Amino acid sequence: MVPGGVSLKTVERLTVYRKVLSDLADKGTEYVFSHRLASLASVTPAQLRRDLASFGSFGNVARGYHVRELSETIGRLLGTDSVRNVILIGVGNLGKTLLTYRGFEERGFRIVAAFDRDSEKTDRTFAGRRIYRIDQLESALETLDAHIAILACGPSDLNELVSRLASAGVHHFLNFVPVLINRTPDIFVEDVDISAKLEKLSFIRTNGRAQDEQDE
Amino acid sequence: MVPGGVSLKTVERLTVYRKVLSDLADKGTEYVFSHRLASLASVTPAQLRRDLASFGSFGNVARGYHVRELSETIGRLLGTDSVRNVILIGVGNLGKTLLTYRGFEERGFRIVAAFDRDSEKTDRTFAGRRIYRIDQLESALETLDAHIAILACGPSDLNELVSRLASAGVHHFLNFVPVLINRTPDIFVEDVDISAKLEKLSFIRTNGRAQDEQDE
DNA sequence: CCCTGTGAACCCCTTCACAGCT
DNA sequence: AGCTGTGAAGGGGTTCACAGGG
Repeated sequence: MVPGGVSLKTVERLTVYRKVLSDLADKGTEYVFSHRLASLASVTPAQLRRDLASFGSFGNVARGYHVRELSETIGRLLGTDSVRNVILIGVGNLGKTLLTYRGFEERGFRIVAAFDRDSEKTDRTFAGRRIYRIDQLESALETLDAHIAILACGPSDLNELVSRLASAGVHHFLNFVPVLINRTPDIFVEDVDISAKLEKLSFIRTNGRAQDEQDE
Repeated sequence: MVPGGVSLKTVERLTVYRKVLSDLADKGTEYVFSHRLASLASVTPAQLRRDLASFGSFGNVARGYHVRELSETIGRLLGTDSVRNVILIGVGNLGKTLLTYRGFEERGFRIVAAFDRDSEKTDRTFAGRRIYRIDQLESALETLDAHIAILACGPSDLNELVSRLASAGVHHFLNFVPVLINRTPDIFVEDVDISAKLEKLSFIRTNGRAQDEQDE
């Protein structure tokens, strides 16, 4: 739960609704009913209505929900109505892939700088972004206005690095490194564990078919 | 829920326990109590015991859990005690990164082949794996014994492709493409939506600090 | 009529707390 | 004493079903 009284599960679904809505807007749809929106987002109509209602009343009984308006409202709730600056730690294969990924911009995120330990890679630019040495972290952050970091580096001393980032004002992490980060009250980590997801699929396959939910 | 009566949440945590256990085994630890194991996995001791107990009784009252034995048991449950073959769809930046990622092998997965639409990329090998043309899908799959696909291709006609894969015996998907796949009873999709996770972090940052859980 | 928003029921998952054992 | 495994309680999230309204 977040102070506003909204569960994180609702927030996760909000991101799905927003994507579906922006697709609908691209197709020129103006209004949509909860049935259709829910079906596109793979949830039940009741759940969709409840999720939205936890933020206020956006629906119109006669026409349903106004696509563009609702999309913008959700954008405001998620804080992606203006662009959010993000930094990248680690410019290996994965880091480079993330730097060239165009999907971030259209969802409101911009990688503004990257950092690496390896001095072979630093002090130059890649895909238009400056790559700093890791020891320039604090000084570079002063001018960057970035508060989310993507961790795509090696596993060694990761927790130490996270503490350093937290001290420098970065408290939110998208973590690709297969290391469990020590949870403290002032840091927020979203893990991306691809192998774990494969293991989950493998379990489902091994233990017969599950007819039901596919959460996330 | 899966037929065995085990919730998918439990399965997700199982993958964490297995990783922690294998790290402990590498350090030579022989036995571990639920307290320590739970702390390393960021769950409560009660939850850990309940999760394990839903598969049987593995603990020893005097010494706790036998690290190597439990790790192997979980591996069997997840179906990763023997290597699982996986295919990759799409050999762009992301696809290439995945092909060179060493983390899969040590968790029991092997990408055995890749497919791409672009004939510039096909009919050669990359990182030791053959890249097939997408229209060779059915014939190649006959000899591959692969039942999980990683989707890292472009978004166009993705649902059609998924149906084709399902017909060819691949029903489990790890999806990196920002497109919602139509859920049918015989396919199982795990989405990796990086932007969605960033949006979630952005929400947490925007709406004050949440002291509590960090699920996944 | 068929929509939205919502109290209330329901259900699943987590946590508590203790019996049984070493 | 301190551990595991588990019945029972508790809490959160989802679904039901309907009031209210165009």
